[in-house]
Amino acid sequence: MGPKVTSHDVARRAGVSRTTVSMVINNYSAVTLSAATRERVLKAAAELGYQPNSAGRMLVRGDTETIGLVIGDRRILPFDAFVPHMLYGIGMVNRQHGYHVLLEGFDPSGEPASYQSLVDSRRIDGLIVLNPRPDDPELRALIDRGFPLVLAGSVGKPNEYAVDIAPRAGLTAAVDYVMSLGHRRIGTVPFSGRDSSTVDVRVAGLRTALEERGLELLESDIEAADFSAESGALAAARLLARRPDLTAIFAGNDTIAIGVISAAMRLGKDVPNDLSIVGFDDLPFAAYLSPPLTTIRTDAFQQGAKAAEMLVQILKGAHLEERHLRIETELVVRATCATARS
Amino acid sequence: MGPKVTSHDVARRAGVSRTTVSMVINNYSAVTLSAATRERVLKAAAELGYQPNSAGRMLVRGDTETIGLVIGDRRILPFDAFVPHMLYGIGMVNRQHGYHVLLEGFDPSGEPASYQSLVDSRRIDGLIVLNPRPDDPELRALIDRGFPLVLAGSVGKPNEYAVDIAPRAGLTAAVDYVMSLGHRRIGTVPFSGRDSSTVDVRVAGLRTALEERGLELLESDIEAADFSAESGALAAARLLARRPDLTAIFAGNDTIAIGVISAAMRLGKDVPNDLSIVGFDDLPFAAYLSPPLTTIRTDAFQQGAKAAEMLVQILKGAHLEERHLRIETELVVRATCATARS
DNA sequence: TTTTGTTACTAACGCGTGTTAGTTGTCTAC
DNA sequence: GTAGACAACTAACACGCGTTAGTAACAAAA
Repeated sequence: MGPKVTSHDVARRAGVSRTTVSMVINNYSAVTLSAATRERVLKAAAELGYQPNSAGRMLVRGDTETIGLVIGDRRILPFDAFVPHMLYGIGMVNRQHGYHVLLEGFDPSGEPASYQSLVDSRRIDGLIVLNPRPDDPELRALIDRGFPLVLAGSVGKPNEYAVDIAPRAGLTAAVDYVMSLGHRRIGTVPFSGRDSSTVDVRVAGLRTALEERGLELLESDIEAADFSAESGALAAARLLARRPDLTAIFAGNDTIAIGVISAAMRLGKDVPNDLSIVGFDDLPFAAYLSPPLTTIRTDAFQQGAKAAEMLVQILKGAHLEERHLRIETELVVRATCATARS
Repeated sequence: MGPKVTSHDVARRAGVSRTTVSMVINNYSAVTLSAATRERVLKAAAELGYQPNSAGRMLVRGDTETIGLVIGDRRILPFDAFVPHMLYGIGMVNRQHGYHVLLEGFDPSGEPASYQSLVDSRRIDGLIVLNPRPDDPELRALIDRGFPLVLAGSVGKPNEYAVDIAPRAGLTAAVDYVMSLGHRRIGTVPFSGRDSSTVDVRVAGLRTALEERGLELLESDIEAADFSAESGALAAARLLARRPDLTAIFAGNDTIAIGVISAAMRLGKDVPNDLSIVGFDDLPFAAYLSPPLTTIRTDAFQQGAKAAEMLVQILKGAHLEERHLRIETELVVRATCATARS
């Protein structure tokens, strides 16, 4: 490990004061410096490999150039391939704006992460929360305190900043499509219930779409999974045991859809001829499954990127007229839906 | 945003000096404090919601309680479901030891991330590098400088700390198994070439296993993909166009395997009866694909967790006798391999 | 000559913390 | 009755930085 080099070292080498070094490094404009000194300082800094100490800088400036990223339910990370896309979008945008990303939310206890200490220790300037839980009091308090915070999802507060997925367009298109194939007995395997807001919105959206077309979504039509293919398979097995008459199933996401297809096949049902399946997300692998998955497309990368951009705007002090952004959805027809048998 | 509360505020409220507050907060043992004052300070701190300012603490202590996490090739994040498992393992262990995780490696330019500024700005105490590139000079320099750094993978330096996957056991078992089914013309779709060390090790392992059993792995048997299912499908299509005689294909990972299966089916080949497929990773969804994927199991969570533990040990100043840890692999037989047709 | 202004720089403060060296008061030892 | 030990605390420094207020030199104007 090289010896740590401070602005003092640079100053000595360039034959100027530490103040001058700081001004050169930060392009301080209120004071004029000669081009010669400026160049001398830059040269000395480069030669020594000077990099301003972040702690010193944070202390005096009061910000950290870092945003926190909290994952509401930690289990979602390894099991749902959706998250990495969001991470990617968030990371890209932050990088572009010079922000670092502090990844949190791995509390082994499974408790909702404690944002408070993270915020109060002033380790981050702002926060993005993935899959926020509407009933999380700490989170709601943080929003009310006005801490710069953007939700990827929603907790239903009017003063929240949020980038959410609008499932309506995709769901109504999917319901139209499935019904046009003759299906009338339609069930769903959403992902697990009370933790997250995303769930209820999707189930509610499906229910609305069905009701608008004269169908009901009964409690017996619903069997929740968590995020994994395994849980999707188990939930589908339970659902189909109870309701063998179902001819189409909407899965909560593409990973669950894999499980649902697997369960159907184990029951001797052919997909799509005995059972039609609609996924949600359109992850990159969806087109390559067997059969290729008909699914509702969202854009996780966009959701992450927009959330990050929103947060950056807030941190810059910009006034945002729209506190809520919505990512639209659309139906992608592939091969997991077929004409309903009579 | 609440007013920031400092140790000075706590001191005033408790009627003691700031020094005393600091000592109570940090359980300083070299000086004795009365139980009464200690309690008074703790009470005051709790009432004010005091949380030590991290920048002040970093500055005086010289460490950050943060480790950096760099992803060698950023594209791997959204496309390979392997990474989130590692992230999860890394996050869990770091959390347990009180470390934060700074996620880097999103440079939009696609250039290898610049660790240097991250390290020199003293923003992190240590570093974990995912999918390191053996030809990355900056990385090699950092290792030689003795910066606390653990690779998830390897760059082949004797002084590197690394947690790597040992594909040998799994690959030899898989080759034995596939050959026992009568296959002799075996190809592979590894993931992309020169970027990462993991690749070469896997291809080399496959080659060795084949040669030990009297088979060769020719250049014409190999067609690389990147991380995605799409690229797997494209590569497999190219491979099968050139070598329609192949009866078995080893995929570089499970996601690629999905693409390979898809490509085979589009060519009218039945999996497994016309073409046998072996994946790599055994991601949670592998068992639920159609057909369920025969694959070589690794443990991404373990790899991440071990790497994090190793780094924590190094940061604690512990002497490690083993600089290299290996995650063993094993064959998981499911349904994508069948007896070779004559 | 004095005033005013401009250019090019620097001394010194404060951000909030951990720790060393030191102070004050009380209690024991001979 | 003095010396020494100990308990309980605190003043003051340093960490590395950004920035405000100020200085010195010199030119132009009065």
